Amino acid sequence: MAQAPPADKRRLILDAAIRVFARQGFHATRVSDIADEAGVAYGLVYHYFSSKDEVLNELFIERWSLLLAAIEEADRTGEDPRQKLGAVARFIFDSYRHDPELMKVIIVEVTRAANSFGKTHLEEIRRAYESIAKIVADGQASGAFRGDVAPMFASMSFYGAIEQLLSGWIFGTIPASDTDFDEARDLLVTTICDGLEPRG
Amino acid sequence: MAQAPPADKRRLILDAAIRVFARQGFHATRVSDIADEAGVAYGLVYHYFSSKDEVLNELFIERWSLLLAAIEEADRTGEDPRQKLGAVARFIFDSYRHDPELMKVIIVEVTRAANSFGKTHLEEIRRAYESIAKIVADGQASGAFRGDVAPMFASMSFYGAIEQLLSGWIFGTIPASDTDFDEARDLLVTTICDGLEPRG
DNA sequence: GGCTGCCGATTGACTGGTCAATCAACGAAG
DNA sequence: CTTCGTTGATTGACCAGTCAATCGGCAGCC
Repeated sequence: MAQAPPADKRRLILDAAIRVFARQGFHATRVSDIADEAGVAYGLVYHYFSSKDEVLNELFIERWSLLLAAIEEADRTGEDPRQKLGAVARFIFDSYRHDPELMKVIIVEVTRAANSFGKTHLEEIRRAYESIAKIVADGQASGAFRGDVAPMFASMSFYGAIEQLLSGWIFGTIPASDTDFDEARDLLVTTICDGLEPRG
Repeated sequence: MAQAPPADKRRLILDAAIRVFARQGFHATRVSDIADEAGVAYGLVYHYFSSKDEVLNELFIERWSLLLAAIEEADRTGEDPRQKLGAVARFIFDSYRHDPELMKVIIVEVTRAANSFGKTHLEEIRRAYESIAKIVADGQASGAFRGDVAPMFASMSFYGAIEQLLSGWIFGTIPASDTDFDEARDLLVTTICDGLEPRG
């Protein structure tokens, strides 16, 4: 019944899709590639998903909702804006460390593909920018950040910088090591927050 | 007819391609769309270009070499790192202002599409990052910038922030106005350079 | 236990449509 | 008559999505 985990094929297909999308990119993967990778018949993919697009949709929504939640959480529990932004960055970097293939797919095929796939999700993506902007705005209101930077600009610069670093690792532009990892995150947050401090 | 300027069909096709790629994205445009937009027969595209890919290649290389030159130029003529980075940012922002469609194509289809098309040009793209990193490294050597940030990190964060802002305008995440434009560039450079200053 | 009928899960051959690339032909200029 | 820019119909490959057929578990019944 619903209890016994009957080797959840649906999940199997999603996980296979992550691997194949990460390896070949969404456009270059055939539905049969996903099925093969999952060790499942071609048609079964269509039993669980209405289209190839929907597979990617599902992967994105699943992950992005976690990010949105993490930002809200950081905003709620952080003590100052610097700490809040640090928590946001940590979540994103950790997501990459935990499942680089999934993050690669999300970034390359959705977040940075605003022309094709990202278009469908522009709203959710913008929501993340806006939540980060809110953290910045609150920081300005409390005097922790200078007031002459539009929060949305700061937010997008912040997120853009993070994503660019991740892309650097993903595509080998930057060599990756675990030390670099935490250190990079720290430097990024420090540098940007310093830049956002009131002019002295 | 109108032979005076030899009605350069090749250029005509390239310019048409910019418009169509910007409107529909590379994958969604058929070669016939380019031909139609250029008011030219389908086959002529293949007279001037060996493939659809090559059209995009040409557009990218044409523009990216200008960027590389502009960075070198900024490095050579700028007085301090802040001014140099400002000149780099100005060139990129001005490129967008001057031909938003071309920049949209370059960013969306090449620069941020490292999985598909960008792969071919990873080397040229990296070269830009490295030139910017050199500016940062020199700034550190002269004491203008703090020394504990890897130049490549700073470079990619800087470029990533710029590209994210441009993407925001391109896709309407951020409302665009000409004032915002120069101001945004200025704030971005200021904020990041402040963040890169030696800790005081 | 053994039998039957049902239903959702699973299979993969097949179809319909799309599109990049080819190529034979045309006509204007020299 | 040759050259070459130009034309657009045709070809050939590819692939998403369909669907008819099969499998397997289980409920009810004897």
